Amino acid sequence: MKMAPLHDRSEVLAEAICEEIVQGKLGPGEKLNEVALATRFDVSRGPVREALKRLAERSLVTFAPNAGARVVSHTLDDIVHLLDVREHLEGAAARLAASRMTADEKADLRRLLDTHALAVAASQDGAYIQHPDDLDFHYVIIKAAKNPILFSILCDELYPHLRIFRRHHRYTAGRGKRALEEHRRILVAIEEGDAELAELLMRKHISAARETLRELRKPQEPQERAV
Amino acid sequence: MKMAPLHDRSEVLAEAICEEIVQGKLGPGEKLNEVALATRFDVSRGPVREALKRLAERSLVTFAPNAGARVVSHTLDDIVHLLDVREHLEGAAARLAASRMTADEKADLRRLLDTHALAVAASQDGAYIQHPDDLDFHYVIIKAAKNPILFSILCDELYPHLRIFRRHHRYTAGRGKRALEEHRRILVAIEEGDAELAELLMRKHISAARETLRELRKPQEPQERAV
DNA sequence: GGGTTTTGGATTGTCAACAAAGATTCACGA
DNA sequence: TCGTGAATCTTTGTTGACAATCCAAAACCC
Repeated sequence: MKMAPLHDRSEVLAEAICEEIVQGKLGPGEKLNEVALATRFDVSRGPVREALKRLAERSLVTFAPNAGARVVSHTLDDIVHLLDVREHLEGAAARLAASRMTADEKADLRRLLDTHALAVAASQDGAYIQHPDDLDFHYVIIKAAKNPILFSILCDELYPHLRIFRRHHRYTAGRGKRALEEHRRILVAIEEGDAELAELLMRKHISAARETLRELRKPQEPQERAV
Repeated sequence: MKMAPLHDRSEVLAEAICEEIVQGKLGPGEKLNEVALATRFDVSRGPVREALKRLAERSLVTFAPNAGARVVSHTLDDIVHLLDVREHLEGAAARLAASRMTADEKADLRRLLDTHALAVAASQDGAYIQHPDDLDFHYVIIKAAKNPILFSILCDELYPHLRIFRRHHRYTAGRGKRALEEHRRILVAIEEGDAELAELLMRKHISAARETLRELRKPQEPQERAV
């Protein structure tokens, strides 16, 4: 397939713009002016357009005819759909990781989780989810699955949307310690090489996150998220 | 997210080129000359480049620095990885479809399967897989899952690769009648609204296809697929 | 004659300019 | 005062042209 490390200019640009979107420098629905981006990155409009088309293919920006590109804006339903997909894909990752991780990789993952435990203990409100470290745990497992397609879909396509949403709708029903405990159990299953159980636990883990999010849909009305 | 029906020129171009790749008019590894494509589609190089960048984002073409774009070329391992992902995603689709399909949709699916049964009976060698109708069954289920992200990943991203591979490595270990029977069982599970079973059967169905493919990896050497 | 260098052609990556469509502003009138 | 419409201004979509790079064939040397 391909794995060329960012030799293409439009690819670098796309990555940079994506990063700004994820970090919130470019808010949901915000207009993406081509000349502005071009001058800011010190290139012409050509490469910028190519980068924006790339991002459009990842659904990170949307094009309106003769109105250019805007940053994507998510509804709660979008994210519920996304978590439905993520549940199954990360289940796949956990399953594969359980049967493919080396002893060293397992040790690394355990150490990572230990540092997370300290971090959670340190923070009084037990905030864990939405911390970059939360995604780290999942990231390591996905990488350990050693499936480039799976990695690409989860980390390159889905995660940016999740991070955008987290940033702009500080969700996370404070289920910090709970999440950590679930991670712990997943780790054990992986360490024991129990692929079936690892998948099951991972799915329940993400499913739980989705359901807490889904709860938010009932009380508050359709979403007041504007353009 | 977005669902604008192909108003963008580069999107139309990308779709057209994708179609030619899937249909084999553009073979794996083939060079994609920008001016040639531009003159052929009667546009300038700009939109063509944008379309190619889009396709690169879908891994349908690969860019080499200063050497332009080539049609993707798959190894057998690539497709095994892809089927690993597909197993889980179509499992998700079957699960969701089982709980979301309407009575009408179920009736349509049953009718579709009946026509497939006739087609398989008609062909002496029982060829079914690799027939476009095979994907139709899956396509209907995926659409019935009513999850746009799931649909996009499966139908827009993954299926083209599968179809390319099928065309150029006429695989399919002639498991036609078997596949049809598996489809039948999935249908029943969906009709009964048994989401759990539907997912399980779908996963086994795709898993079986993957394993027959994996068998091919042992006897013949690394793959003689040239550039 | 075989291998190497060089030269020419072709192709990519990038840019600046043009036309069309959209958005904005300002004047005008009810 | 508020809505309406025309004119300007901005931005997009597209095109053609330029420099740099790569590929191939011819010329050259040993």
